[in-house]
Amino acid sequence: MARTPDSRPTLDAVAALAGVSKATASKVLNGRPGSSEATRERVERAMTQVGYTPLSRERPGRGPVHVVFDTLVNLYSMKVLEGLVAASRGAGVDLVTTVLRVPGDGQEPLVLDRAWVQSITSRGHQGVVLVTTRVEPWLVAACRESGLALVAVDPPSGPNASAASLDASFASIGSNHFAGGLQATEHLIALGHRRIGFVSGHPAGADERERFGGYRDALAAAGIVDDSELIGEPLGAWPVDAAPSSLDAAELETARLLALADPPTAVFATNDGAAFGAIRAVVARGLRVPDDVSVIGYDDTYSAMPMPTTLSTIRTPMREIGRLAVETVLRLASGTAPSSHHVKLATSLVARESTAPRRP
Amino acid sequence: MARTPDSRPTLDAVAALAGVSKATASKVLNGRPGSSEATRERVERAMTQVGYTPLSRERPGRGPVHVVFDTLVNLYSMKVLEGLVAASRGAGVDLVTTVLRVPGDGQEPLVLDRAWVQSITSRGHQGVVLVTTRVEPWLVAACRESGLALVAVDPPSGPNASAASLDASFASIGSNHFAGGLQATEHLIALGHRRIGFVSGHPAGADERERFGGYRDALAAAGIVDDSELIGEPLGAWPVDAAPSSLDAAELETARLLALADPPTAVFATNDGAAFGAIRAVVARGLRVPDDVSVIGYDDTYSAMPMPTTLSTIRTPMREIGRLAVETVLRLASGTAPSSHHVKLATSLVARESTAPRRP
DNA sequence: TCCATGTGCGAAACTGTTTCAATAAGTTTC
DNA sequence: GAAACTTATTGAAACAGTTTCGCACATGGA
Repeated sequence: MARTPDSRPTLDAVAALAGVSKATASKVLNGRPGSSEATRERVERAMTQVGYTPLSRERPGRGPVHVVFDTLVNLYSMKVLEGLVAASRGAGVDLVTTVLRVPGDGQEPLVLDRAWVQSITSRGHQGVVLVTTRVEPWLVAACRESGLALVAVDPPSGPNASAASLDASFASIGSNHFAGGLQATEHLIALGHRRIGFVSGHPAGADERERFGGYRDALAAAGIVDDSELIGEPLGAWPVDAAPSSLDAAELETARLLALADPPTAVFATNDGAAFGAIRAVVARGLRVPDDVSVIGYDDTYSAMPMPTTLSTIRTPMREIGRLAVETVLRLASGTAPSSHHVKLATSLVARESTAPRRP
Repeated sequence: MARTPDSRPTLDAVAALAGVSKATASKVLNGRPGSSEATRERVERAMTQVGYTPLSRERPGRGPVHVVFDTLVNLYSMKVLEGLVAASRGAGVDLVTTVLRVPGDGQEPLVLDRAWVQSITSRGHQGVVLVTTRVEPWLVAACRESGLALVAVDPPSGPNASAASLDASFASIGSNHFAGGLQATEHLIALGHRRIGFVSGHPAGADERERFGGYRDALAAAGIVDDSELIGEPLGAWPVDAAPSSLDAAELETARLLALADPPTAVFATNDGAAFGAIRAVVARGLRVPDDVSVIGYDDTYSAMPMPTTLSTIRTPMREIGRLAVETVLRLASGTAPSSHHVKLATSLVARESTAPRRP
């Protein structure tokens, strides 16, 4: 009865339900010290029960967007961040940036638990963008309950992805890895290559598998029988703790391919780091890129980087992904449904110096 | 008299002075519509007269820290950002990220004018960190007037730097470029090199000049007469619009040095991009790094990058700089003076594969 | 002159935060 | 074992600032 049915639930209503005072409820809401664990829990339960949303988010368009990166230090993150910044400035909202874990930092990593959702909700943030971070179903649920919009950018796709995808307050944005694999391979085929190696570097996740699918599809479409000899070691081959870096693994894989009786004239590496490993292996064998062996990478992670032979690669539209992420999260937060809850943007081929026509 | 002398001025006091109600004052404060121009002016005058500061910033440690990057897409920015993120998480404040200008973006760039200061002040942000962005004296003044803490990270040092440095609400954090230049050169000298080239890449700013100072000092200390032949082209040599990239310029400069009758056995490049250019020039001449020519860079901008020969370089403690920036801005905002208003952190030598003892 | 229309403004209601005194619960002292 | 003393928890009330809503007044037709 402290809550009139026509208006939204207030802190008073929450306090009444929890059997505490408004003051205590406020303290719990903001994580201020000075309340017992039991009380805190009671208040929190009451909050979710009446569906309390802090005033700050009730006023539309005000709160910031919160972005969480898995790691910052790579070109992918930076470019996505650029897109996020551009779009949030355009929309007139602040962009609050976090990273799960700063390498070499004493602090314990950020854990995305219910308390975290609670804390950013209470600070009035409109929504969350998770970049290359696994999205657990319970997190999706927690965000829905708290009325927090959630957008995942290029999440490592796990088996539970489909469970989460049903949620109306959740959306994901990524790129089409299958199409990317297809583009890369078709590019090599168009250059006249027929023996095309596939090198994955060791952490072959779902994305890599999709790219591999594109590779096989392109070969099949061109009428090239795929030769399992040309496919790098499966990732299981290395004991977990002794696993070499993606680059080193790719170097070893490529070295093996080059030692074949009928070696490949081109190599598709599923990421740019692996591509560097492949190039190393080629050079180590006394061959040249792209004269003897063409190498194509994936991600365009190092375009800003000065290097001897610039790398042909598949570019994912990182800035556009960032931009779209903010737009989507704002749309989710404001209640208007986004055009789609699961977007996969198209990749594009960037042909540079590391690929060339097969020598006759 | 609505204002008791012991407590801070409230909206009520402002309203009383302006001869309006609290409600009207609130509307003016937040730029809500529904007041005449005359009233708005009266209230604004009253606000500055009583020195009103919005409550949001009065509560210490609450509001976010606002960071403005010149550009995001380089390792320097990312590492600084990591430090900023880590420190602000440690302090429990949000970090709002912006970039002056996203390349290839339709939007007009962000301009740091008075209106901007006003807008972030009214949003309750505690302070601003400017990364590699020129700090104009009037901006320092505007921030002081608005009670906004301002910290500049590695500002392009201009002639007006000293004017701003007097301000109590301003601090700057950078690294010691002179010492860095010294370290780099001493490292080469310690490896037995005596003919040491200096290559700047074209945009030689004040920082580069300091590094150059360190170079000369190290040579002098070792009793090596510095040979002006070994110093790359001055930056003025290129017409502005046709200027090559730092990398290309460094490549050309280095090529000239190598063509000398008595060529250098080592090259100090003032940034890592230039170092790559230098390496290119060495390779193009059929020589090898580090066997024939040692190359040292500056900034450790590309450490994450896989490459054939890893680059020896001078590392600026970017993460620490970021961390310190947040700590300083919070300290300024809370009123406690930072230990120093102008900090220069020490650089460190990272010896990797691109430098080696001079061949006998 | 009289009524519609609209604008500016403030009283009061509201929301959420902070202060501070009362109370409860545990600890130490004698 | 009781009294004195901490320490933690809590809510009543004071507070800051925002929003609602209706009043007052000007303006402009009829």
